[in-house]
Amino acid sequence: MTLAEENYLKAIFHLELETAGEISTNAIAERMDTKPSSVTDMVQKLSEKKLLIYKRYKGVSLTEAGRKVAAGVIRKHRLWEVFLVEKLNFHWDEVHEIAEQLEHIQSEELITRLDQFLGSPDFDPHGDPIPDKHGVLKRTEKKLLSEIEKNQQGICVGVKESSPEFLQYLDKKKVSIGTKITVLGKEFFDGSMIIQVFDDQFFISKTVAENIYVQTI
Amino acid sequence: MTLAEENYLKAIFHLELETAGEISTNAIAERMDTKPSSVTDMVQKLSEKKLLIYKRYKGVSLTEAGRKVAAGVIRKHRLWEVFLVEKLNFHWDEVHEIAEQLEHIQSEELITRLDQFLGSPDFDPHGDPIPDKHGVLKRTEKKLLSEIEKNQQGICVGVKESSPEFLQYLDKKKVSIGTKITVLGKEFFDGSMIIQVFDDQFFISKTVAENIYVQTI
DNA sequence: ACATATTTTTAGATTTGCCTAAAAATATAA
DNA sequence: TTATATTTTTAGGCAAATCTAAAAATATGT
Ligand SMILES: [Mn+2]
Ligand SMILES: [Mn+2]
Ligand SMILES: [Mn+2]
Ligand SMILES: [Mn+2]
Repeated sequence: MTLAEENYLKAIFHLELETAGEISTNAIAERMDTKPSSVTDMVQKLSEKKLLIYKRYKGVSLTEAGRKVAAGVIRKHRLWEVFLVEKLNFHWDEVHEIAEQLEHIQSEELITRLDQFLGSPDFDPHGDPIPDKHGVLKRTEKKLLSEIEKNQQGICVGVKESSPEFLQYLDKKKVSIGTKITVLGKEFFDGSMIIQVFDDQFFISKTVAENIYVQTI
Repeated sequence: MTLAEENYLKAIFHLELETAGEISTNAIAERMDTKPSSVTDMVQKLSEKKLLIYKRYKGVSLTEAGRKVAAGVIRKHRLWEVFLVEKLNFHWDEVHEIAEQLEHIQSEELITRLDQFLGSPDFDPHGDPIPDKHGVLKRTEKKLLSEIEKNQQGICVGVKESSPEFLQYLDKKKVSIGTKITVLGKEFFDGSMIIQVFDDQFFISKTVAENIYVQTI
């Protein structure tokens, strides 16, 4: 597997989780910040390697083999993110770029030992689940903060968007994984909310509420 | 810096330590397991980037900039080897291939923190010195076991060759970094030796003796 | 010194992954 | 349903890093 191939499989894997049905060339190109013609080239190659099913003009879907490769890369990415945060004291908004590189290091044994060293974590620093060694990704019950009603409470268990900018915003508001959030008010008109975090009460936009995952309590 | 460029600079750096004078195209090709014509292409590119001095038919020598890049890559390689052995419990004969990949991860901050996490080690698991953050490599006093005379003693401080095969041979003989070695006999004819390691006395060839570094005591 | 051997460079291809521009297929809308 | 817009593919090229084969420069031995 080359670096480029791994990145394509990973992107398609993520798109399949977010999207119903076949994944279009354009969607992949947008996600990967490249041109549709480049995507066509690559999916033809991956199709020959039996990592995905491709029908001209009809989009692609991963085969079991392709899904496994993708899950393996995501497993590595997330384990390295845990390492960077837990062991090297990086902040959660600093690790993604470095993990993008580390996820391509090839060594079964390395990942086995890294996983052990980290205590076989189930989630990465952004609350995303870590696939097991067979590529199985267990889904947990969680909803978006925007779906929570007034006077209900939730524990933050993850973020949908994990750009440094958004994560730094959450820091400023003292929201991190495990933080209790109480919805004090919800504006019907624009979906904005007043929430309480520890002793602070403040306003958040619908956009923010749609990017925080919670478990209701 | 691309991966290929970094590997060329690293190879030339090592060749300069081992060789007097200019480094030939052929020497680089042999070290890198590639063809001389490929080397010519690459050194022309690196020359344009001012990372080395190249004169047609005359060989190359690193500039200060090139030396710094090379030392940086070697620093990363050796720090990662320490990590793999000290933290992930890899054996010293298993880490080189993985470090060959990890040495190309780009992040100043990562190396700063990794170094800290490891307690700023001075040597890697094979006894090789780790360049500091400015690319300075301090040389320590050491000689080859083959240079030691009969009845003298030395502490193993490193290995010249560090292939898995050789390291596994040393393991079998219970020789590792820090091990005391006593030369009980030395054959003038072929340079072979009888040495004592802990309570064992055994024969070693000149080849073996020429690949173990010791400090006399 | 001169022929021969060796080293090094050049010329021309190849592979991977990407691009732009144009053509072909598909979707949408009057 | 036919024209228009959008999506997707094809055609042709480019840059990086490699290769083989041939030419050029340098080294060596008698
Ligand atoms: Mn990430
Ligand atoms: Mn993550
Ligand atoms: Mn090594
Ligand atoms: Mn080493």
